[in-house]
Amino acid sequence: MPAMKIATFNVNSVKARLDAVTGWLRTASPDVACLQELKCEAKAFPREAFESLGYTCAVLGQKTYNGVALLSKHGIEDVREGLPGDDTDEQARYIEGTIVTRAGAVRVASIYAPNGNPVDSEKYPYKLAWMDRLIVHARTLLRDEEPLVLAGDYNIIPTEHDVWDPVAWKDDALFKLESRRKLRELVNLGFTDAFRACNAKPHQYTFWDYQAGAWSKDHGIRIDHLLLSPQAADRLKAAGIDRKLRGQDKPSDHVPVWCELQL
DNA sequence: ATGCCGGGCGAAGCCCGA
Repeated sequence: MPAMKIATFNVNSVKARLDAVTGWLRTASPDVACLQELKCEAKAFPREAFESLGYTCAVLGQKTYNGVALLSKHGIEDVREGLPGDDTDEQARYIEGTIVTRAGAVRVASIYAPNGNPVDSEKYPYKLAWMDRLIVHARTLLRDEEPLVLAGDYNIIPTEHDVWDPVAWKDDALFKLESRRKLRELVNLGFTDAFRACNAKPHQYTFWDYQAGAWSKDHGIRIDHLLLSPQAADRLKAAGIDRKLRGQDKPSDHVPVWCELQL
């Protein structure tokens, strides 16, 4: 029975991070990599660097900001670009496709949910409304009753065990109860947090700020998640965080999170 | 410490991220 490894990685500029990302792909060798914060248009995406490693790319790009991609060692079919529910939303934060293998198919989304800070700006209601749209769309996807992985940077800390200092973060858009309720509402549709299903240990982070020595002090937060539909969760074998990338030269402020499904 | 770093843009200094 073949395993499929699916990873998510907010790269914070795919051009600035090209060596880091290709190096990680060579060693971690995921079947599917969901990338976020490309910070480039689709036509400027360094497609050849990934194709030479055996990956097919589906890209929703945007100049300077946002940008998401799916890389796959298998074919990508039925690609959907953009999150439904608001035709006026220009931000490139969502791409979804079906990964087809001989052993079976998995629907995978690469998600870059809005940050939402500062909370007294229009960014916070945009974040909450975006999560509402994701919940509506996820409900539709679940009706297929097939393996589905919603992977990405959710910009939401699920619990107090996922942040180095819950008190310092309590009024932040990433940890406010209103934000956490949105993530919980999504999960409660029937999703499984792949990392948490495999790892009970608290304070396992996926992001450390570049500033204030956050990495050296382990002042991190867990905001990158792989949410599995019941049909995907039944096939979950392992999950983890590739923490060591944060200590390498010119790192992203996020690190990859991955899971393995037994198809 | 709602920006200390780091990236984009574009060629200095501002906008943005979490």
